[in-house]
Amino acid sequence: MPASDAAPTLDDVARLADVSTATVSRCLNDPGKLTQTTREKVQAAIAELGYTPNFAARSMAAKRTFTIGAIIPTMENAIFARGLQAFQEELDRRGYTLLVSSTAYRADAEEKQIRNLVARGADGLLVIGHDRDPAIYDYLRQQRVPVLVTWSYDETAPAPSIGFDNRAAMRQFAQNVLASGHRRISMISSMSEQNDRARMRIEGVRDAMSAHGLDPSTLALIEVPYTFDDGAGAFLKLMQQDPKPSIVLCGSDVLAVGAIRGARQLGMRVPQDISITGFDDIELAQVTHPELTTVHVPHHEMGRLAAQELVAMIEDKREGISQRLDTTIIERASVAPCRSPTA
Amino acid sequence: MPASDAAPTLDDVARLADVSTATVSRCLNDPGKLTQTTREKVQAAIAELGYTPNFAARSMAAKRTFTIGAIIPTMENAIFARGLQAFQEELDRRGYTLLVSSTAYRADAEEKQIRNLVARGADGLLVIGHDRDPAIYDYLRQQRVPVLVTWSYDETAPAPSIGFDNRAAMRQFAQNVLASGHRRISMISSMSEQNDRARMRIEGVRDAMSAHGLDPSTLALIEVPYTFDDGAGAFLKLMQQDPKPSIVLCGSDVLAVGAIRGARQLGMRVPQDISITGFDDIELAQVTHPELTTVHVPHHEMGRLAAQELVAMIEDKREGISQRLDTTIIERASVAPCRSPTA
DNA sequence: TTGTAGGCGTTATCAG
DNA sequence: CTGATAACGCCTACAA
Repeated sequence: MPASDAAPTLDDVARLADVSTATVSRCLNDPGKLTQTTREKVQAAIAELGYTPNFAARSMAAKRTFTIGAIIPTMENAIFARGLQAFQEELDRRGYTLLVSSTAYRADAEEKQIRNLVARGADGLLVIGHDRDPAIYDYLRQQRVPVLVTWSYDETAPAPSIGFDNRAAMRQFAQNVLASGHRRISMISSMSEQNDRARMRIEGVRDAMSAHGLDPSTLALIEVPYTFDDGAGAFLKLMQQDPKPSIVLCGSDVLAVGAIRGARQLGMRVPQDISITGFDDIELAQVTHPELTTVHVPHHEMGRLAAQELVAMIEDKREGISQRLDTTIIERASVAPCRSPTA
Repeated sequence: MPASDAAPTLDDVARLADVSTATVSRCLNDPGKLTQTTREKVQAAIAELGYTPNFAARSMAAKRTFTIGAIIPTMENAIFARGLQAFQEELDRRGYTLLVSSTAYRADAEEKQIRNLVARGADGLLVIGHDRDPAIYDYLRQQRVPVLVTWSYDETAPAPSIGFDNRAAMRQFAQNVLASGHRRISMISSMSEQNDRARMRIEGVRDAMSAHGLDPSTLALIEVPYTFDDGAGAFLKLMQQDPKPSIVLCGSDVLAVGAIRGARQLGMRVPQDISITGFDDIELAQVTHPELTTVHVPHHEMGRLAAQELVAMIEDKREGISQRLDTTIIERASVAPCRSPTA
């Protein structure tokens, strides 16, 4: 068979199969509408030519792309990987394909990515957390592209969300810690500006402190970006304070693992000399030594449900319905009860 | 301003600015060709309408998308993240945007993704390693889509590559290990089928054994997928063999970290009771305990150079030029010299 | 069940 | 420097 000079088109297939382009199109999108004979004829032609539909043309004509965009803060660590994987699998099952882009936690980058994804015809968008310029939500509404928020749950927010209550999760976790005797509490968080997850987790710790009669404003808090190194650096800084903390609550497992490394650098034993906790419960939490006491997030379920909901919003043309998932506390080996609770 | 009912088009902008659509198009793609007056008029209209060009229409007319696709085996761990980040940054600088998709190390998934990316009009493709059905290369050639291979270097392969010599890197590493007295060598590798990096690393170890007068067929080798758990499981299995190995060479850092966890489960100390090594030198290698002795891969440079070369292939319409990068051995704390070299 | 034909939003060629 | 206008490849009423 002579290799044609360019990519074959619907026309080529139609000619080879001796049918109209409409028939070929139907064979692709709604095969049930064809006689078995013609269907087979067309399929044979498609196979012979190695035809693949041109995406741009298709989405232009149909005004549908069957692709969904997801904008995440980073792919540098595994935090979002697991959930995204589940999201992707569910999407696949429903005939959608996923486009991911990451923002390095920068709000302006996010806006750019959102516009880009919309211009590319994404049928729907998944974003992380609620915090962003309200104008973005207006834009999306005007463009009629549905958005779903994940990793956060907030009924009062402008967009529907499938996630968990970061504040409550962290509050409960911190209460446990306080109950085990710790009083000199400190925290390493991701940058909380434009990041409701980080902010809510901090608030959760403060809530717990208040509940235990501690002044929440005394919380020793350091905000850093999101790498191991950031966690280690913050830990070192925290250990320079005078009454050293007895526990360091970290806003994420990645930061916590960094903190553990920091402790090792200082020759401190975890948890004997200092307790350290994480958040997210990614795989890493179990390979680090000691294994991390952390808050488990239902990554997989969150991703799957988000996919289902977003597809429903698109196909049924309806508003999204928020859903709140539960987190659980996972006690492993990085926390010890505090023996000398006084500062 | 009344919110229009749908996304504004070139036509809307043209009408508002009182020029032709051609002029608006030029204003977007080659502003230098316009009078300052008209340019400003058009830009004002664009701003007022909040106009964003429709991607499908644009790529259909221009037969160019300024997007590049990358297909990687997994985003579940950080192995490809760093290089991809650099790839993306360089692409950005040159006005291209990146589309990533992952295959979970499955060859059939890869083929599907490649076709998908081509159908979406990717101007070029980045793939990992050389191993794949030759028909794919034919398809890509026929579609006139340039491909560049990375993470592997092989001049004789059907596609140009910017990477390193996995076999030589591992050979040299293993020779070091042998020189330090180890004889009972074992290895945990990723599945080597359809994965030249894994295969070449195994061969590298065998090369080194031969060079030291050892029978390469005696290498205790276990192939597993790519997660921490896989590494841990393989380690456990390896330790059941009778003369226990004195060192476990892992095909990746992730596997090595899993192996370290396996050792801990067995109450073995690393490196006193057993040495363990990695490959890739991802961040993880420095947060694990003990820190991992491993092979450093120039992730960042590889990504950057790959972007440059791929863009050059696209814009200059020329064949790709392969480039071989160097790896280096990083000695950290997970290896101890062997005191009882005899089996 | 199948074919005809118009249109989707841009770019690019060619005049003016 | 600017304006018509013909593609680009496919979908989808509408008609037969």
